[in-house]
Amino acid sequence: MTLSEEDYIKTIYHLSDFNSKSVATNAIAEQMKTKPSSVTDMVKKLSEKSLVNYKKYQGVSLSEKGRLVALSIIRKHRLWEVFLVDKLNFSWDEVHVVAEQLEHIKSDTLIDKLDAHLGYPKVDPHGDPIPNKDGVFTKSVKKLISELPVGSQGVCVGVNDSSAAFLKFLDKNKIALGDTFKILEIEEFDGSVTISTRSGSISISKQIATNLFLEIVDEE
Amino acid sequence: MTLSEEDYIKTIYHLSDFNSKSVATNAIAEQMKTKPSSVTDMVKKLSEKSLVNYKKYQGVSLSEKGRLVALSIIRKHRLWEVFLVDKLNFSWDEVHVVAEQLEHIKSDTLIDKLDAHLGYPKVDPHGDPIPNKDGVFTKSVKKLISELPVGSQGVCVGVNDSSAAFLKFLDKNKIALGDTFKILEIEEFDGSVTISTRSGSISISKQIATNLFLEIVDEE
DNA sequence: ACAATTTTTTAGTTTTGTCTAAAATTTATT
DNA sequence: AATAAATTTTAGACAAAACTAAAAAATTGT
Repeated sequence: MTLSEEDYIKTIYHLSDFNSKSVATNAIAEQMKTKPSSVTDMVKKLSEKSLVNYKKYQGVSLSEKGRLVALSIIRKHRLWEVFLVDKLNFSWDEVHVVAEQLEHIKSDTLIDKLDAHLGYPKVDPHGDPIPNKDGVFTKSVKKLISELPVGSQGVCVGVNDSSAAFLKFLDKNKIALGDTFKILEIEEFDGSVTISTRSGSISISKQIATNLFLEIVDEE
Repeated sequence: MTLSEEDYIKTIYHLSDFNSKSVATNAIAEQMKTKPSSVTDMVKKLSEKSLVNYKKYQGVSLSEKGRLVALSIIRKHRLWEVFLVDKLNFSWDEVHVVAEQLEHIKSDTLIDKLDAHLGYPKVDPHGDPIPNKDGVFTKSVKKLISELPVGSQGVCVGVNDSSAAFLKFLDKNKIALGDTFKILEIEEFDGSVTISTRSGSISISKQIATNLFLEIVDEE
């Protein structure tokens, strides 16, 4: 597989909503910052290799073979992201560009050993699940803390309110994107939530809880 | 710089004996398993970018700019080799192919952080020196243990005698390629040498000492 | 239903890096 | 020094992956 082919497969996978839904030529072109005609050419090539199902004017979908290729690239991407953050102290938001290059390195042994070195992580620094060698992975959902039951655990991936005041509050309480939180207790009386962080547990008001998104990985 | 350009620069550097000596078109073609005509084409391109000095029929040499590019690729290659051996438990002889891919990843930050993570190593697992960010590096020489004075230190990189009996002896004494040894004492009487290894110090006969090569890095 | 618009494909080029075959230059031999 | 041999370059072509412009098919609006 060439680098370019891998990028197409990955894009088709993402646009098809992690599914085998049919994707439009134009959508691929826009996503990859290329022209629709280039997409048609490549899609024909991928179809020859039976990585995608393609009928003229009807869009493309990944074949099972293509889906497995996509998952193997995503596995590599996410493992490298964990490496960059956990081992090299990259910050949460710097890793994507570098991982986009590293994901194309071809060596099964390398990925196996990297996985072991990282302690077989289940999710990447953004909270997204890491597929295993066979392409099996747990789906994840993005939910507000206020929508979650006691015991849930996830990675903080976003805010609803991005006012300076709110961000200041997060900073003061050592809450940062990429941190993992667990919901310990929900107070019936005022809806405040106690969550555990790396630096101990804190209580946040209902208002805060309705402004913080966690990425939750379903249990297997 | 494209992947292919980087490979040419690296090959020219190696063929010019880590120097700026002029290299023949045919030699490059043979090394890169390509045709002389392809080499001529690429060399013209590198000359346009003033990475090499080139005059028709007179061979190529790296310019100062080209030499720095070569050293930066070698730096990356060797740092990744250290990573693969020290952190991922690759064996000494498996790392080259993977490092050939990793050396092309483009990110200065990545290499800085990798260097720090590895503890700023001076040599790779083969005993070859790692250039610093500015392309400065210590030259290394390959010598028999019997040729070295007390106090020398180096990485075991080869054997003279590859008989089964000799290899068995090495195995029994836990001497492996890639290990670092220091010469502690040389016995005047019989020329036997005491060396320190990871698992303690051992004494080896003169005969053994004339069959083991160490890669020695000059002191700065 | 049919014209207008949008989407997708085709046809013909371009660029990068390679190749083959032939020409030019250098090196070696006698 | 002249010719043979080896090396290197040129010229022309090709495959991959992109592009532009134009044609074809599908979708939308009335």
